[in-house]
Amino acid sequence: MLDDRKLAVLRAIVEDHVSTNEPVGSKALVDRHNLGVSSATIRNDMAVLEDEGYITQPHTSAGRVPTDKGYRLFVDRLSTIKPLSSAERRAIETFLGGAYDLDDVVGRTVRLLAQLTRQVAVVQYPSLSRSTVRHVELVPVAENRLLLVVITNTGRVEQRVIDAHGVTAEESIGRLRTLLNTCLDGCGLGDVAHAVANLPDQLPANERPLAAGVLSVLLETLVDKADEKIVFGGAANLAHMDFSQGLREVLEALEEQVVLMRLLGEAGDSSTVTVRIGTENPDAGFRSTSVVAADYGVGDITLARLGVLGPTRMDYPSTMGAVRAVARYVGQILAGS
Amino acid sequence: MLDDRKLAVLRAIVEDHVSTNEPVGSKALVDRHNLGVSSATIRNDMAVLEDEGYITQPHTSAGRVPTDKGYRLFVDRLSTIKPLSSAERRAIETFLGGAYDLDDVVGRTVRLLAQLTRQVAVVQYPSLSRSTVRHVELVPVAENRLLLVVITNTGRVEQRVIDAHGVTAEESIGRLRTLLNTCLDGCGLGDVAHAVANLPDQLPANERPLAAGVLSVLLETLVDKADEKIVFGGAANLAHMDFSQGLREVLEALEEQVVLMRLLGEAGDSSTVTVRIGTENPDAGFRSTSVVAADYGVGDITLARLGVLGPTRMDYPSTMGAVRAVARYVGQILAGS
DNA sequence: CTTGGCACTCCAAGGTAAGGAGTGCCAGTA
DNA sequence: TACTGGCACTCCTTACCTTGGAGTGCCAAG
Repeated sequence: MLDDRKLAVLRAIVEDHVSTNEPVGSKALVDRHNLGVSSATIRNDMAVLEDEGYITQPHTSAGRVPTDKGYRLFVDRLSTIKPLSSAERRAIETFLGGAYDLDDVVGRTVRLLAQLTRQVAVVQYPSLSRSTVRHVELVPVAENRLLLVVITNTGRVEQRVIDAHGVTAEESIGRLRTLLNTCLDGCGLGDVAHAVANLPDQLPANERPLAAGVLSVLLETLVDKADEKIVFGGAANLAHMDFSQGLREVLEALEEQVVLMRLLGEAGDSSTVTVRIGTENPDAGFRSTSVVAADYGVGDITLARLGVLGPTRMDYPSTMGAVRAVARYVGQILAGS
Repeated sequence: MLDDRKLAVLRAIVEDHVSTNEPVGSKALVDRHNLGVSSATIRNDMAVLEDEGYITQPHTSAGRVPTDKGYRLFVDRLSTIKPLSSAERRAIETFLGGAYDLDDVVGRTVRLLAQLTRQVAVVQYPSLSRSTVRHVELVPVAENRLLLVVITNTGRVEQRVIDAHGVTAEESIGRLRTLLNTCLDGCGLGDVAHAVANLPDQLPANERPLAAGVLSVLLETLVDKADEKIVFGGAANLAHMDFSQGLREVLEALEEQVVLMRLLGEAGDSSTVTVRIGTENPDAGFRSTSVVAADYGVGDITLARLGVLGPTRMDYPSTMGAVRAVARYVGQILAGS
């Protein structure tokens, strides 16, 4: 159906439209790319491409613009991921290398991705469900209140205030703390419920209400927040994307954790870069944006995802390169700390 | 210079302009407010107000718009803070009441303020320099790495990865942990440097490098991050404010912690609501925005600030009411946890 | 000091015209 | 069969002009 030249034409249309942000016509096309044929021939090809749904014209007698289907074909078959320049690689390395805790790593990653791609960056915190418990701490913070702190192997720290159920003796708290740590050390967070199942039995009766309270909060925290933590940055870049409608809607959606999660998509089917184009996105409101995302992790273990949100009209090869590179470096950084 | 009627005219102009977002003319003024005089008289008053610099006209033969100076006079002398409705109060209470840790309190506060005022909300985390140490934890997280966690009385948790300097014996780490906690428990964060000054002397010589390393990171963390943590929300509300120029600039600035800090201003001269109008702001780029801010804290102790950013053309009485109310409730919530 | 009247200014909105980029189609050619 | 040049046509974009209306400043009179 589509011979090589037609594919070349589609590629040229995508590239030109991305760089000029205007519908591209047959004449401009032959001028800028040496296709070896005349504009009339190109016009015929374009008519076919339009029939097949890869391009469209905003109005009669205007140039053509790629459709979502056209971008999809471009990404799948007509382009390759563009590696970053070595200067960019060095920049990433030094910038991320300076981080000193998980919040800092994530914060820097967001800014880095946003700056590198000039788009909106989204980074998910390492998923709790794939982490293991490193340490549990129980600290009295006020009359009748305890602070429960869970530290994971990825450096993530979860905290929560708990009612002390009247048990305030340092000794009791210490006992519970020790018990928690023996039960949970190195335990996968998905297995916590199982690991602590009969923990209260090992305590004196009067301390069991406290233990039960702590455990219920613990489980609740791990379930509630399992994948919830996610941040974005580079919203300023939304301004220079010309959103025909609803910059407001996009900004609103970005502030909803749930929407962000859905946007990044499920942690990867494969270890490569994922692209979701326009209407392929689950949420209405993102119908005119694309998401380029990738998993990151240490070694074989996938920890979470990160990605970039931009207009469908984006430079996919470069964006995919940046996302892939940053995902790799983040993994390295996390492995090293 | 300005008699009562001229002040009433200024007040009317501000109110009308805020609600209509258009220059207000003498005729519209006498129609909507019963000032008891004719439009010609109002015109004379307006001419005087313009000479004095309280109002201005976008172009000859258009209505008048308040200047920064005009808004300033309005805020200082022509309006009173408008209390929230009891429904709004209840909403705040239930919404903030559901929070379970400090991150959650701050997050909810930001969303609440943004929604209540339909503007951009900014909330600073409780200042470290005014907090006291509740607990220090030292946990091995990897070969040769320690995680230092500091928990303050306001529920804030700071964490940082540290090089273990070759000392990995659980016993040594335990000793250092205990020592840190005895030295620092209840200690104001400003006094930490003093409190730990001769701590290494109480340890065996071979553990002193570790102690020194931990202490330097500890001090660095407390100094670096002392007042740094600050978040904003409700950026979507920027969309419906008509920014003549530079929505991009504003968004960029909002993502810079330092700028946000400067924007909120110094923690309060007085315990009331502060208003910074247009050019009164230190940063260029915020020349057409106003900031309404207030301190919050528990009891007499000011912990930090929160506030709202919007166009100079804003409903000051309501905004000030919302900011004041939220600041008070946040204080109460923090006191209770 | 206030008021009605009046001439003037200038923006905003709507309509028209010119220019131009791009298309589809067709007949001719290799 | 595939490609090409030519041509008429479409329709957006931009600029320009016109008109209507809101608002002002000034003045003379109450």
